[in-house]
Order: sequence, then C-alpha cells, then structure tokens
Amino acid sequence: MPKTERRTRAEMLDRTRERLIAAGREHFGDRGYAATSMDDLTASVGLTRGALYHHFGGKSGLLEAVVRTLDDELCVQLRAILRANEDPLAALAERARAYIELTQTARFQRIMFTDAPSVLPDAIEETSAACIATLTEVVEQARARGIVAADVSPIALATMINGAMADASRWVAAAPEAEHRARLEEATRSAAALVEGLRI
Amino acid sequence: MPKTERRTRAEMLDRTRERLIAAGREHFGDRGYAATSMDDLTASVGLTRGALYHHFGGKSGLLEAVVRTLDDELCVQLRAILRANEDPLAALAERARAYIELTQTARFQRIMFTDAPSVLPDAIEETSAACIATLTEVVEQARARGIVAADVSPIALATMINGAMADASRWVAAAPEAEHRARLEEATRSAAALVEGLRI
DNA sequence: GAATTCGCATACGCCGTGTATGCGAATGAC
DNA sequence: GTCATTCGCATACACGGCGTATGCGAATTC
Repeated sequence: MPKTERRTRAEMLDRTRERLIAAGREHFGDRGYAATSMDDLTASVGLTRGALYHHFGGKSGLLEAVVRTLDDELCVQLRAILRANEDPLAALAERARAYIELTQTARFQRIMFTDAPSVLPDAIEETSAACIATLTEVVEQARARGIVAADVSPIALATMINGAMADASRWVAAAPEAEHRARLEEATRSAAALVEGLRI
Repeated sequence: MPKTERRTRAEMLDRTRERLIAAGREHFGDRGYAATSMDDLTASVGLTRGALYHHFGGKSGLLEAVVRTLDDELCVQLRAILRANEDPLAALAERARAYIELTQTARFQRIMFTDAPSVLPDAIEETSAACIATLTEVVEQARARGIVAADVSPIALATMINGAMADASRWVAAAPEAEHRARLEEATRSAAALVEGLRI
C-alpha cells in the first residue's frame, strides 16, 4: 500500500476551502481587501476563480470566512481568561492585556479592524456584538456584587470598553518595533486603571 | 446692472470643488465608498469625471477632501467645549456627550468610521492623532493637578477614551429610532462614569 | 487682439468581478 | 462492472468602473 493515502471527496473539498481561507488571510492581510485580485489569490494556491465562487460565492464571501476564522480563534482564548478570574474587574484587566497581545499581527489588524468593517458591516456587527455580550455579562456580575455603581449601563460600558481595547491594540501595533513592548505595558496599565476606576 | 453677478475664475473653481465635496458627502455617505460610481457622482452635479480628476486626482482624493471637511467641522465644536470647562475630567464628560451627538448622522458614521479607515488609513491616522493629542493634553492637565493617578499614560488613556467614544457613538447610532435618546443618555452617563473613575 | 492658461469634457484601454457554461472524476444504483 | 449522476473546479464571456491621454473653449495676460 503506497504511502499516498486515498482522500475522500469531502476531505478534498475541505482542504481546498482551508487553502483558500489561508490564502485570504495572507493576501487580504498583506495587501488589503480592495487591492487583492482574486485571480492572483486563487492562482497562488494552484486554483482559479471557479473554485472561489463555488465555495464562497465571491470575494466578500471569502473575506467573511476569513473573518469568522480569526474571530473564532480570538474568542476561544479570551473566554478562557474570563473564566479563569474570579473578580470581574480583574478579569477585565487580564482580558485587556490578552486582547492587545493576541491582536498585534499586521494581518489581523488590517483584516479585522480596517477592511472587514467596511466590506462586511453586518458580519462585524455580529461578531463584535457577541464579544460585547460577554463583556456585558462581566459588568453585570460586577454590578450585582456591588463592585461597580448600579447606575451604569452594562451594555454601554461593555461597548465602550470594547472600543477602547480595539484602539489600544491599534495604538500598540502602530508603534515602531523598539517601542512596541513599552506601549504594550502602558496600554495594559491604562486599561487596568480605566476599569479599576469603576470600582466603588 | 443685472442681478447675475460676474464670477471670477477662482470663484467658479471653488464652487465646483464645493459641489463635488457636497456630492461626495451624499454618495459616499449613503451608498458607501466602494459602491459609489464616480460617473454617477459627477453627473449628479452636472459634471463629468474630468472635473473630478482635475480637482482631486481621483476617487480617493475626493474622499480625503470629504474626510477633512467633516473632521474640521467636528473638531471646531469639540475644541470649544474643552475650552469652556475648567475641570479636565468634567470637560471630558461634556465632550463625550457632544462627540456622540455630533457624530450621529448615518453619513458621518459611514464615511468616517466605516469606509475612510479602509481607504485612507494614513489620513484617518493623522486626523485621529490630532484628536487624541488634544485629549492627551487634557489628561496631562488632570494629572498635573493631581486629579488622576500619576502612573497612567496620558497618550494611552487618550487613545482608549477616543476609541471608547467612537464605539459609543456607533452603538447609539445603531439603535432603532425609538431607543435613540435612551441610548444617548446611557452612553453619556457611562462615559462620564468611565472618566470620573479616573479621579483619585 | 493674439497668445496662453486652465477648467473641464471626451475617448480610449485596462483590470477585476460576476455569471454562464463545460469538463472530468468520484459517487451511487443495480 | 457499467451507466447515470453529481459536483468540484476550470474556461469563456460580458459588463462596469477606474485611470490617463487628449481635445476644446472660455477666461486671463500681454
């Protein structure tokens, strides 16, 4: 029996999907969505646009698949951090650092922060809503325990914390290599100060 | 002497610039940058693409002009509010409400928050840097007066406040008409709580 | 009044996307 | 095992939009 295993049809299908998504991460992340040619992208993995339209329906369909992949990878890690901390505000501070660190790659920033909101407002709205929902739960816990004032709106606060994190991440990523670590520390400390300020 | 005044050449030039920028605000704001055809846009003000390329160099050039117009209009009003408040943190809270209110139009949101960062990352980086710079000054004042802790980074904090404001604005704007006012109040109160939490 | 500038229109070529169509290999029926 | 069928993907075509080169006509300059 030769070492080349036989692949079932479904396996092959999944493999080309994955290859296209991987190519999407690279091309969209490096050149930006608008400047990416689907002819080039598909050719870079030995395919043509036919495969793209078959699997994703079009250029934006591939971007959406890439976005969901990136979002899933991030969410898994962030949720683990929230679960690991007992104190809600401490959990938020911990999560802030992890969020900034996990979103530092240029590709992630370009795709998730810059291009996707413009091309797929609905998909981004959906994923960030899920992200904000978990933050909202944390704020509600804190409020229920009397850690933060009862008159703040958990959803509004979660939304703002989410926005603050995104911009903090961009600010760190925009730093020249030498200042990178310093900015990460500054951003982490400031984020902690911001959420700890909510403590009564 | 007839009522039709004679226009100098320079005046005419400025008028077509303004008309194109106005058309840009409408088309980019209503349909999005990518979905806007420059043939349609120029035709809507009785011109052709020739005028566009003469004045702005291209599609993105017009967007940049629109962005700077919108940014200028906003900055003027926000600066006035910062000057009107003595206490730095109170000024920030006041500014937060004004910022959210002044950025509620769908056109502003679409152009400044959604499309421009993708098409003109440098221009947006530049304008938001200016915005963050003024916020940084306010935080530094507060720190100098001992109102906030000395170990927070004014720039990092200003960046995060800026991001929090933008997302708060989007959150309010995304509300159905009926909830609009309620969300504005929630966001304003929560923003105030966030910055007041920094007070020692 | 001739020359020149310059604001804007016209005309052309190119690239990229979406769609319709075609082919060939893997799958299922019997 | 053969035939019919599905389906993953390639090929071919048509359309629209952008950028550039070119042209015209009116306002300025001398």
